[in-house]
Amino acid sequence: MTVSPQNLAHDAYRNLRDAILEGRLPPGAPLSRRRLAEQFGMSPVPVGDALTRLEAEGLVETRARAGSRVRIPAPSEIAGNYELREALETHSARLFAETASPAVRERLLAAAARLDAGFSILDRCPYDARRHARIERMHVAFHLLIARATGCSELVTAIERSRVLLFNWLFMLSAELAGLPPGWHTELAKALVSGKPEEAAEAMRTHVRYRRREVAEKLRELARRAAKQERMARGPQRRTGK
Amino acid sequence: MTVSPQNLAHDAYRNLRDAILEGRLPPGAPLSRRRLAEQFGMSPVPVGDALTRLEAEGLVETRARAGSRVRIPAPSEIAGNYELREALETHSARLFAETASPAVRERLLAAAARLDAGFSILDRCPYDARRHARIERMHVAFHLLIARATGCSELVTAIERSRVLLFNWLFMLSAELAGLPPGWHTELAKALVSGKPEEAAEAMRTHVRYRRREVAEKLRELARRAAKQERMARGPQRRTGK
DNA sequence: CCCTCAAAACTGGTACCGCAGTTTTACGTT
DNA sequence: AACGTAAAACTGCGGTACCAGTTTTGAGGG
Repeated sequence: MTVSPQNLAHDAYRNLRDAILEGRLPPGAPLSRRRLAEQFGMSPVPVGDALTRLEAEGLVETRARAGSRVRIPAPSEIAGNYELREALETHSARLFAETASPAVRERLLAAAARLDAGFSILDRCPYDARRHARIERMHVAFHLLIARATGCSELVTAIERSRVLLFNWLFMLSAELAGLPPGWHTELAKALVSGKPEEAAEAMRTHVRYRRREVAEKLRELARRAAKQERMARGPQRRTGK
Repeated sequence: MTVSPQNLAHDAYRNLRDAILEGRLPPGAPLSRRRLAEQFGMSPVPVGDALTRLEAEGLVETRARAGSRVRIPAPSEIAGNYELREALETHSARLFAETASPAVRERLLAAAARLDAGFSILDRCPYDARRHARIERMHVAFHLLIARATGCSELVTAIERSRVLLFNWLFMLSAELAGLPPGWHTELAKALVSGKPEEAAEAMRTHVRYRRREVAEKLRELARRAAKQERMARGPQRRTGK
């Protein structure tokens, strides 16, 4: 689809969003309207519009007359977002178990198998950002396949939004998160396809919480390291900047 | 709160949002940047910024160079939003039952009693928009009290947002919705306070679904009436088919 | 060498203006 | 009166300029 140039603000929005989600603009990265405008070949106005939108979505934060930047979340916010995900995805799983057609159930099993294969490859090879991003897209697609099968588009977008935030915020951790148990998604898919709604929801709850615990540990570790670096950097350094 | 005049765009945002939520700008109402700018005593720029934000939140829709208006949702969107509410509030209830302190549990029971008293008054008196709005605020406060007790602010804002949309969209129906069973919220509160997490979640599910069914019926009725009116108005019209 | 503080270099916020679409109006034809 | 159509009115979009803050810089005093 080369169809989409609705307007400049929309282009800027998409560009910035993609850049943030791909980690090219990590949390804390400065977002100067004028600089971005020059880079995109437009005036600062549509860039500002895009930033307003991204701010409403929680990806960007702006301090009046002191600059915008990619939002840096507190660890508690990440935990809260996992809580949100648990609420949304368990409900999604419940609806899936209640209403999904046989064809969709088949597709879910197939997608789970592919996804698990991808994760196992990820496990055996050294870290590669490109490959990692590709698998992560598969992962998102897997969960959205469940959500879409419920026929409730509001649920889909809510899950997507919550995932977007988590993925962006966890980009820094993604390289060092441990692998998943073999057959992790296949097991989930089986519960969704063949189980009762209650069982499907509980399987999804377990699924979401597994990663959550791991992420929480990593975040604590990261906070410790950051504190230590802060202490060390107090002494000698002067920031010369880009 | 007369405290927060951060900037003009923020003022415009608050003004418009309040006007929409109070029904002064009903779904479909035109929102001209220039007209609103004059009304607010500012230039069209901050108004546009406010509209961008409201659009991101789903309250406003904009057709390029053809005007913005308060968003008119399809019935399916309202149904989808109830699905979202079910996901969020059942989880909220579950967390409440797991973690709420005794003091908060007491407060919830008290709030439920007050709320039920309010609804019973609403039932016995003729419709009054002001009184109705006051009770509705109490209702929102009751549900947010549950959410806040979970300690997860992300859950609170998600519920708030979902409620905002529903309340706005259902404003047209609110006058003619039937009353609730006596002790409706007290019963829910009891389940949350004394029940197991599973029971709390199920009680909330029943609670959300009850109103949902009623609203769905009203919406079907409304759609029938709208279709009839449309047929009658078809005569002198032409089809340009954008 | 470190600290102080004012000036310079940036920042987002807003006004004003013109552009290119869309919608409404109004007029001329049948 | 009913239709088609052209013009007028109005719309959101975007560019440029300016303002009032914030942050960074850099020179001078200790």
